[in-house]
Amino acid sequence: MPELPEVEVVKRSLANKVQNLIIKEVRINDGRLRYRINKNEIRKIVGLKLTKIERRAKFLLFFFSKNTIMLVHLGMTGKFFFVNSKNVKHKTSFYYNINKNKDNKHDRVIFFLEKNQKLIYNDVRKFGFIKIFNKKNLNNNLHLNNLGPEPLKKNFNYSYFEQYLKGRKRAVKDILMDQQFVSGLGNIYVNEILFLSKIKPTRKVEKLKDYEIKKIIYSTKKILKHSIKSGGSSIKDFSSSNGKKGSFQQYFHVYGKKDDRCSNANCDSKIIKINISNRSTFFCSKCQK
DNA sequence: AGGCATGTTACAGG
DNA sequence: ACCTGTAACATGCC
Repeated sequence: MPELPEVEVVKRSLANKVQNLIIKEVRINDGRLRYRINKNEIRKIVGLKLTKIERRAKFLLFFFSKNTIMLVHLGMTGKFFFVNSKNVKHKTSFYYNINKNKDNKHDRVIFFLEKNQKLIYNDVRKFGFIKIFNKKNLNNNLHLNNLGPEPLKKNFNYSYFEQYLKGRKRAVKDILMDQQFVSGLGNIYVNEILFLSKIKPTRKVEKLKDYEIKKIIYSTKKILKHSIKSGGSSIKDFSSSNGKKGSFQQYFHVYGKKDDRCSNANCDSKIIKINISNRSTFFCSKCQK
């Protein structure tokens, strides 16, 4: 999925396009997403005004009038297209876009807006979901309830980190991927964060030194900010796109770099790939201890 | 043909 | 009740 930076970029690019527009109609081409979309449920937003879009972790929250909220998770391959009145399509994220013709095939839900504009939810693998809630029910929500702090906020800090690790023996990579510990990180960014922190992903959290914890926090914030500035990462997409394209993938040091030489000067080691909790894990065994 | 892919959650076992 | 690991979901690329 899009991780935090990509979801943030999607949010920002959508915000100025669809803000304050009224939903005219919703068409479901294929509602069999992670959760089957209930037609009556989603039609609740027809006639409502979209007032605001927010991001929490990797979730997008669309706020409508009448205290109605649409919660969207992009899963692994979810993306939005905005189609303007001249029928020009703008991508808002960049995953698994093989070519423009094939893209249409995976348009799962279409939101018709004012002035002949459209917002399209496209999702190849259908791991994403769309749910409608009333604001009242949102503070007791399965998806949002147990999320850890936002990594870019001040409450993701040394004392929180150090406190959370007490009595836990999991690998540091596993902990950073855990949305209950810190929310919004995924496999790509955690690999990159640990490389920048010079910490081996298999290290048990109970053995992390104080300065290493601080280094992880610093690296996390630095990498996420840099990626958001770069428009996020675009991988597996080498075709041109109408919208802006993220470029942070050019700054990857380890993710997907198996057998490449370590990018640190004076290091002649190769990047190794292993598995941690069933996810591909890349690191330099010389630079990361 | 088989392995792999930016994720979450339900479930089983300790 | 908490912690941890595994399987499952769907589709396409290499």
